Parts: sequence; structure tokens; C-alpha cells
Amino acid sequence: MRISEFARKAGVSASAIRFYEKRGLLPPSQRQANGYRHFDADDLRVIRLIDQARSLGFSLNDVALFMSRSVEERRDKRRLLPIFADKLVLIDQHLAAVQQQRSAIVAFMKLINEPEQPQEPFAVGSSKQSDG
Amino acid sequence: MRISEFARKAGVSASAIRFYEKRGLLPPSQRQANGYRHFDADDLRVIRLIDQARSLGFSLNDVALFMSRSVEERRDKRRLLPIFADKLVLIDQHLAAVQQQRSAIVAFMKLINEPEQPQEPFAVGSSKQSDG
DNA sequence: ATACACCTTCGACCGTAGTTGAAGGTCAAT
DNA sequence: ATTGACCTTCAACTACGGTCGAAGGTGTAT
Repeated sequence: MRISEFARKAGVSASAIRFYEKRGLLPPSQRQANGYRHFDADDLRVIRLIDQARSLGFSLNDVALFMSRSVEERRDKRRLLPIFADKLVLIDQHLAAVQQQRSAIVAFMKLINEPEQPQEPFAVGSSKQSDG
Repeated sequence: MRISEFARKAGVSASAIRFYEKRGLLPPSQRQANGYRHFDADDLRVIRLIDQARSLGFSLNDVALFMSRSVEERRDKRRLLPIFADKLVLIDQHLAAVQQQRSAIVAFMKLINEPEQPQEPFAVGSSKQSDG
């Protein structure tokens, strides 16, 4: 099938497919004589794999690194353990930071509703964070 | 004081200060005769305010909107309640999404350690997310 | 006078995850 | 032959939160 049909079936845009290929998440597509990309059901499974990895919070770069490995290497699930372990650490750090924000906000809302002490506008410990 | 000393005291870079001013988080600085920006202790408090809001997860845009209000309006803490409430909703949505990722990863690590069923590489429900 | 540290503005750049548009090629139908 | 739908590449744009460098002005010390 050609790129539009493939993209529709994969649930992503055609430009995203081209972008994924350029970024190395997809191997260089097969081409027809006219230069058009050609996809089959196996390619569809690759997209779903990418989609699943993305839904676990992996970046396109992470996925590209993983996909650049050989099929045999990818098939050995135990090799994923350290990757997942690292991801888990990052996620937990992120969760801790965001939960900290959450309780600071809740504390503030309470403080505003009980106007007794002098309050600083957003006053809660200051700390640089780049969780973007 | 001039911008470098101010930036050092504020714990941010001089270019960040200029950037904040350009983005409307800081009012246009006072200038000396030579065109140099001049800052005093009050300006330092404004930076700390920005810093605190940022540590609660507010974007520069959020902060700029807040700072563009009059001092009187900013002083009325009750006006912050709906802003905080909205932020809380966003944070909770974000937390739910990330916690979902976390449990999917944990589930996977378990599955890999107990190799009984045939496993899909990253197989867990697919859902688009853009929590970058 | 000249070196040096500081200041100014402006525009370009980083990474992230794509989208959008321009300029052009292909193919079937009319 | 021309329309229309599709395809190709490449470059530029989006939002975020700044950083960096260039080109030039200022101020003080030697």
C-alpha cells in the first residue's frame, strides 16, 4: 500500500511516517519504480511497536536507538530490562517533582481560604526545575 | 545594581533577566543615563515571585499573564484560587498519565522476568500522549 | 591610548515532535 | 490536454525556555 493508506491504518499522519523514517525509527522504505514508498503489514507492526514505546514515555530518540538494533537483539526481551529500569528512575523523579508541585498548590489554596497569617503570593520553597 | 550583580543575587543568568523582561514577566527596567538597566531590592522580590510560580509548574506565559495585572489585583489572593484550581486539574491529569506509564513499565519488567507467555516487545495499550 | 570588564540589541541556535507549504513528479480519468 | 489525487523532497514554522555570539557603546585603570 502507499503512504496515505498506510498512515491511516497506522493511525498517524503521512508526514509523521516520513519524519519517523528520517529519524531512523523506521528503516528506509521500499520504493516502487516511480519512487513512491511501499508498505506492507509488517511495517504496520513496526509502527505499532513505536506507538507502544511512545505510550510508555520513551522519546523518538530512545525509540530510534532501540529500532536501530538488529531484529535478533530486539527479540531478546531481557536486554530491555536496564532500559526500563532507567526509565523507571526518571519517571519516579518526575513524579516526585510534580507531586511536590501539587502539594504546594494545595497548601496554597488552603492558606488562601483561611486568611490568618500574612501570605507571600506564591510563597513555597524555590527550586529550579526543568521538567518540560 | 547592574544586571550581572542582580542576576547573580537572583540566581538566574543576565540573559534570562533580559528574556523575562522581553516576555513581560518583568516590567521594563529602569535605565541609567547610559542606557544600562538598574535594579533594586524590590526587583529582586519580583524575581523570587517568578521563581516561586515557576516551581509550582506555571509556564513563563502563565507568569507573564499574572504579572501583567496591577499590583492591587495581584495582592488579592482570592483571585488566584481559580488559577490554582485549573493548574491542579492539569497536574492531576498529567500525574495520572505518567502513573499509567509507570505501571505499564513495571508490568513489563515483571513479564520479562517470568518468561512464560509470548510477549509483544513493548506491548501495552496504545494511546497518543504529548506530555513532553 | 588602550586594555578590560561590563553593558546594549538583535538574530540565530538547542532539543522535542512533528506540521505546513512550496515546487515538482506520477498516474488515471475525462 | 488537463484536471485531480496522490506522491516526492526540502525548508520553514509552531511552542517552550532560554543560551550564545556578533557588533557596538560605556566606564575605569594603567
